Amino acid sequence: MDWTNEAIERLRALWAEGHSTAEIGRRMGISKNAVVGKAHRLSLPPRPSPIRRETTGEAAPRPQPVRAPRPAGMAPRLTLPTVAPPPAPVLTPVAAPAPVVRSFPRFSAARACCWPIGEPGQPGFRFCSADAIGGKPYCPEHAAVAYVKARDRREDAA
DNA sequence: CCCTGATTCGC
DNA sequence: GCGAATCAGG
Repeated sequence: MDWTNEAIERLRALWAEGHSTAEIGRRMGISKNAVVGKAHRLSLPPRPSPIRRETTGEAAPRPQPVRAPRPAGMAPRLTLPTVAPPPAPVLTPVAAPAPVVRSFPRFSAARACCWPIGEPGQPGFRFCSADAIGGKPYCPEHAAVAYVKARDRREDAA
């Protein structure tokens, strides 16, 4: 590859536009290695790399998969698909203790609404237990509030 | 197996 | 300086 000023500029432009190295390579008719190599040499702003490579073949001291304590206020897991967390503090984002499903009677009421009522751990806490519908874990009323679009709860991370 | 980007190293 | 080979994660 003849790295003329034009070529370099083009590389810079495409790189800045956020194309993948392979894509840039395709557009310029060179390999992605050439692209990434040159980009690296030019000290172009690195993309978020999918990996973390060992700097040298030297000691990779990572035998301890230490679980860094997540900053307070940061949601831990919330892998719920489109389900909005119920109002009850059962799904408190910070601690995320045993989810609602636990401690719910698995027999006798296979389709009872498991919407939490009251404060977990406090006397009187119970689940709705009305008839759940459509394979959902909630009764119609609670399903209505549980399965909300869940589009909010974003952009607060920044 | 496809993708990604990063680093290495012979040229 | 160059970039294929290789690595390493998704």
